[in-house]
Amino acid sequence: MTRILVVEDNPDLAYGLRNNLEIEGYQVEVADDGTKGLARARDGRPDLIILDLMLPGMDGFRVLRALREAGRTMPVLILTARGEESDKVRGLRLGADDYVTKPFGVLELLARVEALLRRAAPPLPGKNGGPPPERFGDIEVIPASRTVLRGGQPVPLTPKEFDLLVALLRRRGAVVTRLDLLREVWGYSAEVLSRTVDTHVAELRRKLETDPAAPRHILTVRKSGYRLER
Amino acid sequence: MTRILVVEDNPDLAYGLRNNLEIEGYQVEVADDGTKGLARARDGRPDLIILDLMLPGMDGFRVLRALREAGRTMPVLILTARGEESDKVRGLRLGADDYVTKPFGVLELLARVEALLRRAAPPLPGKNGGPPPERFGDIEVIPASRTVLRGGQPVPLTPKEFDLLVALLRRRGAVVTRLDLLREVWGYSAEVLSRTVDTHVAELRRKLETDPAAPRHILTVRKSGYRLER
DNA sequence: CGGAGATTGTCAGCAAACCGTCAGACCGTC
DNA sequence: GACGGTCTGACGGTTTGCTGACAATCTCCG
Repeated sequence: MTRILVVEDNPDLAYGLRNNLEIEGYQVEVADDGTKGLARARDGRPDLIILDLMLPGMDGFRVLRALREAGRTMPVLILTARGEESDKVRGLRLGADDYVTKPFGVLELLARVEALLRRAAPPLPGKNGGPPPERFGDIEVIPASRTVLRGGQPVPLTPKEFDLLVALLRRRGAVVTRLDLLREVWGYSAEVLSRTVDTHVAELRRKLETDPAAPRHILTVRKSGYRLER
Repeated sequence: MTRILVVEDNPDLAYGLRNNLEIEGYQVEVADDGTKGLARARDGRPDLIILDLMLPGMDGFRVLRALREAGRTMPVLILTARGEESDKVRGLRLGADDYVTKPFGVLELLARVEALLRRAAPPLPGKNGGPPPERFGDIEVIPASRTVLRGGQPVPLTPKEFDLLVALLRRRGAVVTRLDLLREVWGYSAEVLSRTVDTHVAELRRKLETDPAAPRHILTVRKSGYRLER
């Protein structure tokens, strides 16, 4: 079981991360300040750490430095509101492995987590190329190359469209609310409202459905959200 | 299985080296100070040693000298922050086989490791010419000689361009982020930012694509990175 | 059955993000 | 000092995303 430590003081964000990571099959622990985070990272030796920079008490930079000085080498993904270049360089120099700025989509974060773990994992028997392609109808979705094939032919999707499709695909068969989609694709603390999600769903249908007016895969669930069926 | 000993006290760097070497199929051991490094080199008899000069306790020069005095002849690749000529000469005099200064690209290091091992390996009858040439479109990439042919004609690439091409080639079909490319080609603690990667990609396209404005092999994946297709 | 209100679909225009390109600076080498 | 290689910042074109208004559709209830 892969263990991930989330060092994040914002309870909503921590909660959301925990949920999504657990859905992906990771074992998650949360620390809500820098000191606790450092202690758990040192003693618990998680496989990966998601580290907020802005923390009460001991900030993320100091946690990271102390961790590296303690000889811990697990990958660290830095999370921050500030997207400033200097911070980025500083973080990466201190030995962070990746850097994500808020607002970020859960899917993006999950993809990065997976990439880091894959790189850190010892080359076990049988090579692993990340998540396998998913299929529904005559559609094939290949996450590694961010490609979608329809009847074998590539379909050009914009980044948002692709992320949205993956978000629906992750919970294929279940209803995904607009709020969920906003969180996963658009990111926490994102303030997009109005018809944004619907517009992108419409675009997906136009590109993927045989008859966009009578969709067979990307279905509307009135008063709730959307649902993707095979 | 080829075994490599990494003597490096910086945990991040050691971690990165281990990963990349293991991905290449080497068996890697790490020692984090000079004394341990010497012991393991003497007793473990690895096939190759990557040796940092700046080490706690016993520095790299002394490790190297002690090792050679003990009659060990495996290739040693010296790794250091300082690129000073005097150090270089001194290291090579002491019996180092190659010398790499930080920051360095992973690909460069891997190439040097491979070169050293090939040179050190007895010319056995078995097939072995390093990695085989890779092809896509009418392009042929021959890592052994760092040569690229287009329609049978050699294409002059600069070192960075070649490394970039190889980095893309290593994950052909998958999206490679700019950050990944920076890490692999430009090296750890890389401070290159802004449009650097893009510029080199553009140059590659100009040299390899039939229509650089509408590339067929080196594709842009918006918001993500680049992808190489056959 | 029909209509009002709620909900979702559609569209086009605007603003921002993103990438390609370029010229120039820098640096080491010949 | 010329030269090739590399990096950077600025600029501009293009794509993408967001929004709000309006149309279409559905649900519920009279």
